[in-house]
Amino acid sequence: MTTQSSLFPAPRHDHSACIAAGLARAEEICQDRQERLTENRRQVLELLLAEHRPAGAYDILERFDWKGRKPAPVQIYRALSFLETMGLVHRVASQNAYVACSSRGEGHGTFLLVCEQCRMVAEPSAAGLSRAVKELAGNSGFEPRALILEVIGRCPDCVATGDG
Amino acid sequence: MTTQSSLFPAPRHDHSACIAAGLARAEEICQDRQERLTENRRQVLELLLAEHRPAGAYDILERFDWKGRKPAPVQIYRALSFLETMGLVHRVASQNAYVACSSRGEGHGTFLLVCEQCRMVAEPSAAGLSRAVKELAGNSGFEPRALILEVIGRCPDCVATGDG
DNA sequence: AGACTCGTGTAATCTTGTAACGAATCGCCA
DNA sequence: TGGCGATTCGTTACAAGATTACACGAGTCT
Repeated sequence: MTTQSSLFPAPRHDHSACIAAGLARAEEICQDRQERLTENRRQVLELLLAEHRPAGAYDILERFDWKGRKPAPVQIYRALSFLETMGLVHRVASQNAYVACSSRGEGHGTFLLVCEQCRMVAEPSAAGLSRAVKELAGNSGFEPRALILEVIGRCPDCVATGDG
Repeated sequence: MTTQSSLFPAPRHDHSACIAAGLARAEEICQDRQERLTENRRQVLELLLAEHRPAGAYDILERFDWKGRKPAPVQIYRALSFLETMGLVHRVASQNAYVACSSRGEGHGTFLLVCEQCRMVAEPSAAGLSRAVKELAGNSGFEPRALILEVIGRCPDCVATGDG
């Protein structure tokens, strides 16, 4: 096996740093666009940032701590769709789930590597790929607007660890 | 604009030919693999072949004519998952829907062009692309197994026709 | 204050997808 | 041709995912 870019976070890395960075980025983006990162939205994002795995809306709902009570599903969906618009989370179409965006760069399409075993998600920088795909589509007269690209498989750690 | 390959079926083409061809192909594949194309499975496939648009499981259920009665959802799902295994239909992850496979060639990944306007679906031959994507993923140590690639946009006909 | 916009809270409902289990059917072989 | 094992079917019930509708409230312009 040759050199591998570190797309996937190390099995034990400093999550709190990820979360802090993600939240900081969110603040920044919202400020830029004159949008409000309300408590609801912030908490949903935080819950997603806490893992690098996709979580279903109802998973988020479960974990949501709102002065002891749980909010209704619709509140989660509202926050999710806001965050998606801001580019802070991605919908994982193949799993009806959502994952916090880990890529800082702009222009990354939604190109996700989804581990079947541990469900970890990475986002390769795919600006070039996305362009190529859109061109390919465009050659047919198709007018591409959005790209959903998900690769299902096993992440390096799972491959190394075992044979589930 | 330059020459366009005819990925999308002409607005008015001979559907019955598509259906016949699709069913014939299904018979063939099932025979090869020693699988049974039962009445259930056959009818689900036929309903999907009747359009080049994705249909939800419950849409199929609605149209399903089973001696005057309607079967339960689970029957549709069973047929769909069988057909998917045989490579005869694809799941359109972004829409929780299913579409009959129109590509005769082997080795096409799931690379779908989905029109937002008329919902027509085409499958570009993407063997090369699929390889490239998998390599890109593989460089990170990720072990790719399946690829979900969907481009959302507008098909040539919708682009020409108008501005929905 | 009054009008406007955006976000919140709540309830109800709809859509999509599975689990479980026994009955029916098919292919095979003695 | 009768029996056996493996699929497939039919049914019920339920879990999971997502949306609609509507009234309230907090901010912000004028």
